[in-house]
Amino acid sequence: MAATLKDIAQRLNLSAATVSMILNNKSVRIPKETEELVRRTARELNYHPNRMAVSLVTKRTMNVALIVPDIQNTFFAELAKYVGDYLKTKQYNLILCSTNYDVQDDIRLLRMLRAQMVDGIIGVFTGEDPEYTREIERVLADKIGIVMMDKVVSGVTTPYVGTDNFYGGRLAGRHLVENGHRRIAVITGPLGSVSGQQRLAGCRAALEEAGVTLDASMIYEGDYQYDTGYEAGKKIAQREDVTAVFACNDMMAYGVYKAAQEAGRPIGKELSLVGFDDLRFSSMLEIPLTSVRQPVREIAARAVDILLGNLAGGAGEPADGVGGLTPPSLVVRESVVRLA
Amino acid sequence: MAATLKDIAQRLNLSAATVSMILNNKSVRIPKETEELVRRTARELNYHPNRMAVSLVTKRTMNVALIVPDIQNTFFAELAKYVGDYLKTKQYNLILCSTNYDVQDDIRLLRMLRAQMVDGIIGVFTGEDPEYTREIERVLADKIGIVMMDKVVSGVTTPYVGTDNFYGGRLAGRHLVENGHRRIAVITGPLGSVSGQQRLAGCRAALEEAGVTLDASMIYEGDYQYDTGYEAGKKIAQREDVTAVFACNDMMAYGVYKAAQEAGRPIGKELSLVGFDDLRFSSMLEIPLTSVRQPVREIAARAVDILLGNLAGGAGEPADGVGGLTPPSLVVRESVVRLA
DNA sequence: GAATTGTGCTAAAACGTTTTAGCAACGTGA
DNA sequence: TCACGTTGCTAAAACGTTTTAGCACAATTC
Repeated sequence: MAATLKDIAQRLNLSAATVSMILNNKSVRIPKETEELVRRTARELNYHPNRMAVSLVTKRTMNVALIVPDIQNTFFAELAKYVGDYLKTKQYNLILCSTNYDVQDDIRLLRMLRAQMVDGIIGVFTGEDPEYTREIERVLADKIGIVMMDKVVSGVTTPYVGTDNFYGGRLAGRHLVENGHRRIAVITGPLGSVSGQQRLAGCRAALEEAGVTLDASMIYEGDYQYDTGYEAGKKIAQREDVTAVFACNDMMAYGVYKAAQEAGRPIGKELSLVGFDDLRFSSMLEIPLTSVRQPVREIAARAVDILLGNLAGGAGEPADGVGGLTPPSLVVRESVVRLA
Repeated sequence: MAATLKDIAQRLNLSAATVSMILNNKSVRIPKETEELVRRTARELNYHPNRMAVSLVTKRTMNVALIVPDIQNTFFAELAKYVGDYLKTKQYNLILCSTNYDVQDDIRLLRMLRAQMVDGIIGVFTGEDPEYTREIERVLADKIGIVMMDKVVSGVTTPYVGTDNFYGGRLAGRHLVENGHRRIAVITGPLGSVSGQQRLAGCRAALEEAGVTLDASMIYEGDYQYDTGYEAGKKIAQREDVTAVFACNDMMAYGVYKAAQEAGRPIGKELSLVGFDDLRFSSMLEIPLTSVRQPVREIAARAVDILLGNLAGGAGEPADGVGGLTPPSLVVRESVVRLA
């Protein structure tokens, strides 16, 4: 049904080659008249090049995949949006894949994406797993670029972009300290997650700068999802000594709100809380959440630039290890109470 | 770099045809030994068929595009997730496109997707525009299936799936009435939106069944976003006579929470509130929101089934006009107070 | 021993492009 | 008139598959 190059060529008694070159603005000696004619006919026939055929010969699909653990988490949704928008300006398409925080899913995806349907992959990978390394290396061997985002998988050297988590944690910690808090609990990301550890470390550093030590009993391991925030929140709310909580992401912070309220120590009144991500919802809460805002837009653009840059660079050796960390900022709202 | 059919064939002194047939389980007479050999070699060489080449000859890309107005709205994120998951079980990939509620973007997308890179499109289109009709018809002419979701664009006959909005509105209205409410305000979607009008109509019907009339002063027009909910909420909270609010989506309901609280008439204590969508976040609120739950998962599956069914059916004539409305359900939480 | 059937494969075309090498016709300068 | 350059195009290969038609040989039947 759809018109092909040949259709145009035939109609004008030209060869497909000529038409192709004209339509692709290749610099060849073609008189204006012919060119006009070809363009007009293409428009008339509603011609669109067949992407499959083009890709087959050019070896580029103009597709980029984004792998995120949970598209329902608005942080990743936002990320996806920016990545997609930015990609579009570069004529690339986004193939979005959500994995439900399942490492096996990541690997399965990697495997299937390798089947030459994307030029590059931007991955927010879920965990640490030896299989990652193998699979990622296979993908790289097939000349498909990878940029890791937000989280690092150790053991592979691919460019990485993300937030400066340590700095963000420090921001959170400092804010609490500055408001007079000394007994501060932290709900971390999963133990294996580098980002969570860094946020924790940053917070710890801030406390130490103020002469406060963060002892082990104050640290609760979460998994970045609501439920673990709620559970940790319940335990924390029972500890009379604790006055503030740093949740390593907003989703868990929401759980803390609920737990705190149920325990009769509401956030912003009795207990203080700082989150991380600054999700859209955080400002909508009855007591809006003070949170560390990730520069999502910048990170997205950066990831794309690096990925596409590598692709263009062709050579394929990844821009050595690190794409760079972007510093987050603190958005102060009403969830932290100032102690006398 | 990547191994091709020919590589396998050469290595085993077979023809590409043979290898292809074996790997695709075509029923041909091939002895077990050869088959085993081929499969083993394929695994060893880490063979993956080149999707572009396959698509070029089969005319199927195994990609489906989903167009949504705003991926940051968790309703659409959820939709995307389910569509993607379900598609994956059918070996299809999801290409996600978000348009920022921009009709021109929809049209641009339609145009670009037509370049044979997807087998079908599931679209939550933003508006009404004569250009839609033309563009959609062109897409259909190229044998690319379309299923419209959640919103209808009049004038084209493509299958449609969505929630039974009238029924949902009725559910909300009835719930309020059953809890003794008589003075009920409604915050609608944008005036032009069919879905919003239907939710309102359903609610009105429920009230009338109970002998309550919904007069014009009780109706506030919103746009499905937080801010208009908040604004309407502020006005409503000042009207002493009103005891309950039906917000036509959860996003706006969140605004009402805030407004109500600021006005000293908190939801679930003084004022009652019912939302629509049942976003993930609604159950996380301090006073969890009673909301009409859209059967997102079912809608997603349905859309995919219809799309793929049409594709398989080949003939291409769309399953006449309507794919069907799925009834929503009411999720009762704590935002509605029972009047004496 | 010829005819028939079955087995295990292959050749070749097709899909719709891009790209490289080069050809025919014409014009120009000497 | 010949050599040479320029102009406007084309032929053909290549990309990696799928698919159709059918071939060569072996085994079986009569």
